[in-house]
Amino acid sequence: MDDGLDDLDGRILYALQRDARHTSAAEIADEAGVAPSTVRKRIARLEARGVVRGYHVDADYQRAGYQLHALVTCTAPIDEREQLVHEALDVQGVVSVREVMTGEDNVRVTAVGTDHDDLNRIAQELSAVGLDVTDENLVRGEHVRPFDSFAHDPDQS
Amino acid sequence: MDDGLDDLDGRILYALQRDARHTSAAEIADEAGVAPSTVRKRIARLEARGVVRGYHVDADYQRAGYQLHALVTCTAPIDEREQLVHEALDVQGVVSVREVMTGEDNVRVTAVGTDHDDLNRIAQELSAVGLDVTDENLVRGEHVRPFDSFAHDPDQS
DNA sequence: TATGAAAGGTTGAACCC
DNA sequence: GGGTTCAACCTTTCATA
Repeated sequence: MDDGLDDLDGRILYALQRDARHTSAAEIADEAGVAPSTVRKRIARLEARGVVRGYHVDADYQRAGYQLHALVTCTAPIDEREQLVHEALDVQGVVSVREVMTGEDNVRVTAVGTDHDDLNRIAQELSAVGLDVTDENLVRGEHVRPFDSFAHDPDQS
Repeated sequence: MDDGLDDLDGRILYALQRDARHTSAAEIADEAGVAPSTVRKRIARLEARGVVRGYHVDADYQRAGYQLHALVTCTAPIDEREQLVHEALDVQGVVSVREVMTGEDNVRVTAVGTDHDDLNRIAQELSAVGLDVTDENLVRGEHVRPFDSFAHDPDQS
């Protein structure tokens, strides 16, 4: 499984990061000056290599009725961490889990809930799983940016 | 702009969270027992309301050659925060910025870089913007989960 | 690995209930 | 709100260099 992404791969990733649903292979191909089928094959390869793990909608949970977006900071013993992380993903309301390499707080959970009780439930379930919940913070706003280091110069072919 | 998502909206969001690129409106419509155009209209409405902010590829930065994925913890004065957050988004390598409501560390930045020097650059640029960088941690792995509280029961119409 | 062509599926828009 | 139709577009598959 050789890696090493070239310019075309970069352009594809950049385009898909901006809009993964409404960007067709043909559009990317036009900008890059290659055939649409070439772009499709590259996308398939990126998926097969695991560079592309999936495509997700970026939903505003606040507007979706889930008013509370929280960051839960946890600590897990290193030897159990991998297991605990997977169990944490099954807790209702959890949307992402990150394993942090350095520091005490080595697991960071993002979750959304309908109200404060719901967040309490999530924290309790994480504790029940075996994670030591050390802190919990509400998120006011989240801003995502398409990672554009892939694109060498978006406005030129 | 009235909110309140019904069952169909929930199904749509759930489907798009699982795979925003390869899930057609017709597929969702089949499962929900409505016409494809109804689903398309709902999607358009969710986008117009701002519930759906966009669709992004979930890329494994490690495999993409950006070996270092970091969480940068920052502090910003409340009255400047909004402005600083937007400037932080323009720093090369930054992929997301969260505004945290509670606690000292009220801005959490996620960034990816090619090497340690690159991460140092990012931290320096965030400082230059005016953010007080209080901590920086490397991420070993990130796991995202489709938020399934929308789906009442995926295997039944 | 990139390209081209035919078949089948998907989308968006206009129109009706 | 939801549904139908249709032209334009996209993707899939296969064959080709």
